[in-house]
Amino acid sequence: MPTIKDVARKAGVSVGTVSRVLSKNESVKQPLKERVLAAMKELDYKPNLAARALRTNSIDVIGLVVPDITNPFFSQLAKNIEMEAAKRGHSVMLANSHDDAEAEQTQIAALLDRAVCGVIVVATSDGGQTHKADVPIVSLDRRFGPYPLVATDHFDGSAKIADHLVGLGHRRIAYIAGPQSMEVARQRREGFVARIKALSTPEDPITLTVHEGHFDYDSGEDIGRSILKDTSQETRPTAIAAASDQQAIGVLRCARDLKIAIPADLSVTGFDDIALAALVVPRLTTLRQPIEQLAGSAVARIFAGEAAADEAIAGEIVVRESTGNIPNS
Amino acid sequence: MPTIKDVARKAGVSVGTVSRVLSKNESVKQPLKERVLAAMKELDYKPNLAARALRTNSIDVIGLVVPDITNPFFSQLAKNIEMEAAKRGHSVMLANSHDDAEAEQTQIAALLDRAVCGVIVVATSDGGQTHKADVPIVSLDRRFGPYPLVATDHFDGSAKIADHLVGLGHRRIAYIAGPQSMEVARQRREGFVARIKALSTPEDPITLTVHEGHFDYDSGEDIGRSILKDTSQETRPTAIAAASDQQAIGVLRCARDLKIAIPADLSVTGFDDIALAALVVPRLTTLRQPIEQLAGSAVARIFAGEAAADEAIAGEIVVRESTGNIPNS
DNA sequence: CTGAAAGCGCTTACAG
DNA sequence: CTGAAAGCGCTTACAG
Repeated sequence: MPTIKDVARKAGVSVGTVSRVLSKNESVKQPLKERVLAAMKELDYKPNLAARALRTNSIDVIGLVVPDITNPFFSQLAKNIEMEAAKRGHSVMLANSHDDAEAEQTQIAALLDRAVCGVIVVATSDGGQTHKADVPIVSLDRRFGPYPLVATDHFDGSAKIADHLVGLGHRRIAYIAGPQSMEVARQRREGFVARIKALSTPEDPITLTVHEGHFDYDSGEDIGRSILKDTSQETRPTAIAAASDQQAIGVLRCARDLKIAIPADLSVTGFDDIALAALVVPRLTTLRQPIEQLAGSAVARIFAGEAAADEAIAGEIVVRESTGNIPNS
Repeated sequence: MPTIKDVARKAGVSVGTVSRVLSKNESVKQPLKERVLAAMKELDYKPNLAARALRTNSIDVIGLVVPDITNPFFSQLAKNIEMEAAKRGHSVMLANSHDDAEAEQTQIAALLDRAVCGVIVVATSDGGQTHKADVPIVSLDRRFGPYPLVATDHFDGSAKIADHLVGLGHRRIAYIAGPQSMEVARQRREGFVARIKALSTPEDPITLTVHEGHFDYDSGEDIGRSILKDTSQETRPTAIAAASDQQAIGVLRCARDLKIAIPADLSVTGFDDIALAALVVPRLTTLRQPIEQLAGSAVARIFAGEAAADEAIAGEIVVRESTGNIPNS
């Protein structure tokens, strides 16, 4: 492997000059610059990144720690972060915390040891220690320690779902919430409840029941079943809004078991817009999280280098087949 | 950040000695060693990895390039590779090739530039250039260039599926293959066809039709529809084996549309055992790829440091609800 | 077994 | 605008 010295010799300049054309910003005069560039090309020179890292104490690598890369939402995030990073010539180092706060600490520390230029963490849970790092750390999707959070505007997203359902004529609605120990679950619920309250009037009241569960399929199926065991069309909810697509898909399953037609007899909504949402039968109406923007903003913050305020990015409702007008009764 | 020098001073030894206890292998006498260890702990010393990398020209990082981390199979692989690497104190640098051979080249080169200690590549397609690297490169799942391949034994896996179906009494079987330009698709088809041929006898003949498609949902749905448009129970296949779970799930969809009961009227099998396979209704019988072993073997090869032969790891059939005895007729 | 010293390949004040 | 030189924090022959 040729070094900067070889290039300098071949171009007949000093290594300092070569280094300066490498970093572009310095003003090396045109003729010299060209000689250097030519020498680099001829030698097929590639800078030794480790040497550069030693000097500058930072490498063109962004650290990313997610609870589980196998979760489709996180892998989407990872993909977009990797693309954003690549655009700027950076790589990403990936770590899984396996939903374990301790492992999360270890992983972040390991990343920091490697002198990454910043780390993006999707926290295992709300909380998280402070790290003594002189590079930016940003929380994505789920708040981590004292670091600024980039996330979907869950409150607003849920409100959009509420608008959609009420607009369709639904007046008896059930909401399946996520675990209220999680900030995101609380925000989604609060956004939904608040909008329903605002829309409900004495002349045209809306009945809302809230059921807390986990974010997964089974939880949706179980809670859905308990909601739908009321077989009276007169009193049973005409719409179920779930705090996650997985829950909503669980509801779809149990509705099928119960021979309840969707959306004819019941409207169902999710939240996230995972890939499966568009594949399931019927296709799920949901709120799409703005993954590209989330990734873009998180990466931008790493490059901005300085802490900034939290950012809530609005999602978009995508209306598919699982919602429809209130059943005639 | 304290450096090795600070530790040396505090322990009253030379930096060489500190370095030697750091690398463990050298024989530093017990009393000295303890003083050094104590000094390191007291100072909360952490080695500067960039400096080490500069000297040794390699870092404790494995490069991984996948076509698309969003693909559940690849994300499973990534997760397991990351875990294996972590066990040995290594991190992984992740890159997506976006199914583009050129991007793949670029990504591998970038990883190599970063002096990773090896790279694992899940190729975009068969083919792939040779890289001039002095670290191990191994192909995983899909063959990349001249590098040794670690993959599921697709041939054997398909044969297991064939055994299962024939054992259930099926004698009219359709096979949906993947694109025959891909080695894995060919192996799966060949394994299936060969076993069926071996099992078919003049007294008890098996009819097999093969249909080539892509590996995705839509392809499965389309081909399934064309197979099942023959509505005669007498001549229509009683089982469809697909070369991927996605195809099989597509078949499930179209069977539902066509009001064909599974497994009462038709058995369906997939290949891969993606998470969705266990979620779909009815749950899919499929061949589970040995992801942990694949990841483990790939990582082990990086550490072994030397090229080795290809390795085919046997998968395991997982029987669920989508297969059953041949319909009585 | 331990120390002194060279050197990995860069970047960056400091001169000129 | 360019060069000479110091130094980033390690590792590793080389002596002793």
